[in-house]
Amino acid sequence: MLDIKFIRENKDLVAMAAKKKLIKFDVDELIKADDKRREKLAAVEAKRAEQNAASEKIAKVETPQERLYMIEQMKAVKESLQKEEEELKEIMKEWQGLMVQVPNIPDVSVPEGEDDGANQEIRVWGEIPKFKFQPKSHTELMTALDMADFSRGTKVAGFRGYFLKNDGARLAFALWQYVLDMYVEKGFTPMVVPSLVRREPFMGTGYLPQSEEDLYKTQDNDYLSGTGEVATMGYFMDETLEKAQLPMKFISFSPCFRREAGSHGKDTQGLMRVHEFFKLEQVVLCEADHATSVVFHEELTQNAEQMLQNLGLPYHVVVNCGGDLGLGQVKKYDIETWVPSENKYRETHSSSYFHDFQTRRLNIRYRDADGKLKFAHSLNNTALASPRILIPLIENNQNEDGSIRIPEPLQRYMGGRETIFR
RNA sequence: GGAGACGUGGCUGAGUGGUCGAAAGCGCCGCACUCGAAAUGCGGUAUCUGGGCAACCGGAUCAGAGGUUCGAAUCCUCUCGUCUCCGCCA
Repeated sequence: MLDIKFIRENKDLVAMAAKKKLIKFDVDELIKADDKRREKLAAVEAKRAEQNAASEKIAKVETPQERLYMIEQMKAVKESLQKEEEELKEIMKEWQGLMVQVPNIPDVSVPEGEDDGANQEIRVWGEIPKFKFQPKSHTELMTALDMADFSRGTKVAGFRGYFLKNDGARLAFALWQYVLDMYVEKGFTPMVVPSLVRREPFMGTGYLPQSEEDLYKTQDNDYLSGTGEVATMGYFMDETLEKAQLPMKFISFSPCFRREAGSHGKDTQGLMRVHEFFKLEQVVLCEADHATSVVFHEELTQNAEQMLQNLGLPYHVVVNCGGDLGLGQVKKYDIETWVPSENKYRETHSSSYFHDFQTRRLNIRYRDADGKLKFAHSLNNTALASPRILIPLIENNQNEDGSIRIPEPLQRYMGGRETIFR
């Protein structure tokens, strides 16, 4: 959400933002609704002032006759006030409905473009492995080594279901442990956060109302979160922080659930796109300053890159184009890791910053040095999404005989072994 | 799942229909006293919002949403949350 004052003063900027993000949004409609809101609010407040003044008088009046007379008079005022309040309520509803659709302004450095095809590569790391044999897919490799079971996965859990077994399961735990350790060392606060989350944090983070169809909903009207970001941001909802507490960095672990409603035909095999997975997510709250946000954005991206480098996985970083940005994102980098069986990079991390878009919706403020309350800035990036990360990890480290080299940092979590083989 | 109690400012806690944005205490800030500190005394200490250069004036907020009333922290309904007892349970 943006400040309505800001929107009024920068309506061209907001219109451009919507255009760049390919989001259908009519600023003029909002301004009109806001004009109506302001006018009605002023009228209602004037009436309330009248009523308050009269009530005060009634309380002081001595004679019962006078009292009854004044009460009789106020009944008329009350009636017209109620009518106006009713109208105001309607106007507010329309206004709020529009306000939650206002896109955040993308950074000038965000390239124009419709979809991920227009994302621009900004960095490449690592050598793409040249196999002297036809590299196998992670599905083949893992099935052959009994690290995963996809047919029983679908038998039990339905479409996109999977089991991790044996070294597949161990490798997942090794990665969680390794990555958690790495972030704790960097000063991140580790958390295990809820996935079953109420509506408000989803509204606050910007997943609702826009992406309702991508979320699982329970019979109690809670939702299953697709990322630990939702609960982690919700943690400080409606709270006022001290400036000295900032920045705060969290590494949040949670199961993640995604309906993948809009991607039925895509990645139907294997671990690429599953309904249920686990994620360690980096979340940062920092002071309300663009330059600070930018510094942390680079830092969060760097953290993820460092992990990939330590594991020896080739990747590149792309800056996402306007059309590939979410409603609240100012700028986003995707890190895509090399997947040999597809002969291309696939997204494993997504790093973005929001300025105060989320914190305004969530009402997360802090007291600045001058005593003023400000909405904090928020950022997040994947630290590790598992099992998706197993795809590049396994495929890039495969040997001709179908065995898998275990990257050095993970070996201590895998019983000191260097290789997974039959 | 059943029965009951409760939700007030940074904290403790008073307030059961009108002068209550809210007593008192604690905390915090300023001033006085002091060489300094403690103690003491005096004063100040919520947020959002509309108008105004400002002083200031108006509106809203006592978990949240509705309702009754000329008037609600106070009465009624629902929701959320906390606590106690019983039941169930990894």
